[in-house]
Amino acid sequence: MNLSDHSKVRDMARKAKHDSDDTLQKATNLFWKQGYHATSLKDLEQTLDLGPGSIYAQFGSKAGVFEAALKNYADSRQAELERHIEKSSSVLQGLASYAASFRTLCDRDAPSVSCMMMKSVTELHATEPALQSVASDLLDATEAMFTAQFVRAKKAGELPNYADPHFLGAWLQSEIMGIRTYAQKKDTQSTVPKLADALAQRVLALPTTV
Amino acid sequence: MNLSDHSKVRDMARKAKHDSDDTLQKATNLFWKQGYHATSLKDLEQTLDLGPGSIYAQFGSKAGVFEAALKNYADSRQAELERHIEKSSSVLQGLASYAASFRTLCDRDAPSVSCMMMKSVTELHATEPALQSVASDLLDATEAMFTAQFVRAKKAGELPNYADPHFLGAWLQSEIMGIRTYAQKKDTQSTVPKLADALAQRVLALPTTV
DNA sequence: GCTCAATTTGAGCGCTTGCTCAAAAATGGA
DNA sequence: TCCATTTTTGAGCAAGCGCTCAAATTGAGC
Repeated sequence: MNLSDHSKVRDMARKAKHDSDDTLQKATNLFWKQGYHATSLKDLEQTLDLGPGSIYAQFGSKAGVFEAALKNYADSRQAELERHIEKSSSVLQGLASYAASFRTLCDRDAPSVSCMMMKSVTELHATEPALQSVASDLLDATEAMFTAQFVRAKKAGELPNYADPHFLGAWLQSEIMGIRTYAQKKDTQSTVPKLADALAQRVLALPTTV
Repeated sequence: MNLSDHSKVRDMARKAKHDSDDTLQKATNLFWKQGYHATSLKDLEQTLDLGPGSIYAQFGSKAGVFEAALKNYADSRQAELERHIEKSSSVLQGLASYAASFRTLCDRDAPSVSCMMMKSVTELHATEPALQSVASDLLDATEAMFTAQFVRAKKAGELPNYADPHFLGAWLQSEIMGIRTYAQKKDTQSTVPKLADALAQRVLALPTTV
């Protein structure tokens, strides 16, 4: 059983021109940058270098591409958080390191300074409830990862007994959302690092201020 | 000189069918709810009860309607902040009262739980730079109001000398953005009030923690 | 080299988009 | 009453939308 075989394919008649991971990543970056409504199928065709037929064969609809892209995005974000946790000696230090990583938000050349899940949950609230729900669930999964870390911190004695991991998870997610939205304004390169540092400091100070 | 006369009109030949303040408010609510790209001119025609010709005579373009709506929205938000400041005995208490007002974010039946300026600055970043810039400037004006209040608080001795009003203004705006974005997720009615309370507490604690 | 299923292609469908403009309707002032 | 002026109307344009599907293209297995 190969890691990357397409198990349903019995006779490989023609291998896909485009690696499908690469296609999904391109779609993710485009939707992340432009949002759902501002991205047309023509945009997708050009970016993915694929005809409309191929796109519909793979994803079924524009909404289908978007949903796959959202999940792909959420996966990489969760992997990123795990990296910060793993390389840190204590739980709170891992979370603080993650918070501090938003110092560089304005310098990165990512498709958007904001988070794709955040953007989607806001953009699609009134017009695309099904997709909005997917984005909301993925954000909840991310919040659950924060919460799980605060539970670990409590068990490790890094936080007092009365600390509420669920509240802290929600709080941390809200703080990060705030910084990322603030960073969408013009000329925030000098302020955003200060906000990220302040957040990292507050995470480290939780043992005495929670 | 009447407060509400249209000074350029010499001979009033036919009075506008629709009060133009009401029209603008309807447009604001629609764009606030749905965003720029998801709102079509047909939507506007139906909501404003106006033909396309009337809309173009008043606003020039869809972008023109949106810009007017944004400015109208920013005006009411700033008036709201001023109300909280005026009715409070101290500056920090006014800001804390404003922060605490987001407790009820999920209960209100506003067009969106999020802020129209925030939504716009995020949605339009890649696709409509001119409108994004307008939204960014309006957010900066709001931040400047926060900063001005922190300056007042310093002068009134509510904050220590080393407090940085510019940072605090940015920080408060970022905090509010975080709560409002978090509130866009499903089922956050129980958490949002806690986040708003915690923010209000932190504002009141600034004298000793800044 | 042929077979044949998987994949790609792209013309084009019905519909919607943002927008225009000439004609109609409305009303204060003469 | 009728003029002058403004506002409303709405048919309709060119372009773009999401999407379909029959035909062409590809390449691994025989």
